[in-house]
Amino acid sequence: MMENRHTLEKLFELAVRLGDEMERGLRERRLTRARAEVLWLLHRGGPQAQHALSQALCCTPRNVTGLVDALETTGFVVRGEHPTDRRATLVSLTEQGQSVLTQVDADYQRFSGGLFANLPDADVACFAAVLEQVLARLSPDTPASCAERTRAGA
Amino acid sequence: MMENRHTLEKLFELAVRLGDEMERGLRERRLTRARAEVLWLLHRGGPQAQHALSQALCCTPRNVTGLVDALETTGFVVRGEHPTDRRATLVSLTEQGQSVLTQVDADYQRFSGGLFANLPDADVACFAAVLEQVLARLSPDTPASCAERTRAGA
DNA sequence: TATTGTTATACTCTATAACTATA
DNA sequence: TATAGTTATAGAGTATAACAATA
Repeated sequence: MMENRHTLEKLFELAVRLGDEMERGLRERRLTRARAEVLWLLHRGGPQAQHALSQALCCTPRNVTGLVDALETTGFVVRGEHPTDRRATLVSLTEQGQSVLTQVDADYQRFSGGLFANLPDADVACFAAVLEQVLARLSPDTPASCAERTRAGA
Repeated sequence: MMENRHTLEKLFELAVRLGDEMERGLRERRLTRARAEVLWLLHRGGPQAQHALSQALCCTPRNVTGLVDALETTGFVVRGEHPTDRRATLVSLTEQGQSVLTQVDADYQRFSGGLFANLPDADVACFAAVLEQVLARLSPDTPASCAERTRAGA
């Protein structure tokens, strides 16, 4: 089907544009997409050890070290002692981290609200339904624990 | 609207999964997304100077130098003399480059065909329509010349 | 004087491997 | 023996700045 190919191309195009849009907002707040993902995980899961972040982000422990280093340097997170495991590091949001996340969240909320504004509800519902179907079709080979890295940092 | 936010998150999730899927195929053929984009441009536009690639990819000339270096090393493209401008380099696909592109194209065709298979035509049409609408809503601030980098390398 | 592509340098994300401290 | 996180090293993509050759 030629139309399917065209639709897939448009889907990629939209994804790239939306990603760029998100990234622009993050950059203003001195964040990157990968670092923002870490903040989201900490926001939703509370203080965590790095290995937990590593699993949620589907990346290597070494990668987490780098991201946490950067976030610590810029003041968004702090490393602390793990209460029960002295090997582990407990990563927590600072007040600044919490604050910037609140702003990013508001941006995201505003953006998603405007994106589908003025479109018929039925169309948006249909769009969302196809989205779910196609996603379900791809899901089997992707571990659920890696779901976090799909939000484009917001 | 909370649902809009959820839909946007799903959209990002789908984009990431599809991108990963595409990238897997590229990696098997010793290509990356960025390099595959260069091959597509050469396929569709014929032999070109690097500054043309730079504009189409929305990246710096330096970046193109790196990509073309890598593609030349791996045998997918060759640098040649520009017929009229001795400052410029003419980048062309090799036979190997042409061949791998044909394979990637076939992958993409097959993949896009399967993605929406068994879904009601009306739903797919509605999906595509919303896609276009949302894209049009974002388009103004993105230069048309940068459209190429949106195909996820395929 | 402007453009084309390069070298030099740097930053970000990512990965593997070897190692230390702890479990 | 296995796990948590580090250092060491590497590769990919991206960027700015300075520079050479050419227009």
